[in-house]
Amino acid sequence: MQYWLMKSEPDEASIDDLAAAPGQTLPWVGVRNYQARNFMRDTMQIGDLAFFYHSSCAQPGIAGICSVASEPYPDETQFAAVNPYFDPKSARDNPRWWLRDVAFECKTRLLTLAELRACPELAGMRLLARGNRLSIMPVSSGEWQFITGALLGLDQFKSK
DNA sequence: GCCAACGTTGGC
DNA sequence: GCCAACGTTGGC
Repeated sequence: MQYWLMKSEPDEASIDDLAAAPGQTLPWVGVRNYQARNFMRDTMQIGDLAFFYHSSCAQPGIAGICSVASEPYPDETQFAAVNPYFDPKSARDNPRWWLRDVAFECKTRLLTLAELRACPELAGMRLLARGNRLSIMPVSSGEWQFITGALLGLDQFKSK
């Protein structure tokens, strides 16, 4: 059981989109970074919890919580030439990009990046590291407990 | 729209 | 295997 943070541009897929999806589940398409892919393909386990983070928008921050809901499988968007996520170097018999389904757990108040930065307890958070661009990253259990507990008051998500 | 920081590519 | 050039991310 591990905790994660997953970034999504709300224009593409927001926490509301996830809540409104069939079965409240969406495939996490579009990851084209090897480190993020490896986390998703190799390290995640079904049932892991993740902060759903809105990036590249007016108010970046944590907007909700989701969970890992499937085993890894190839990201279909890499094969579609008309798709912005198309990767001409990926072959069907040896897919380069893998994803998981994620399931909606809850929406939270928007916990802004500025607010996260202001917490000394989170100084070591990978999200806040200088120059960080990773779209999927682990969250330590201490960081998870602090954010869900002290900042969000969501005791049901602590120590799960 | 700017730009710093980063990851990837490709020539050598 | 180095590293310069390039493209992308993402906050502001």
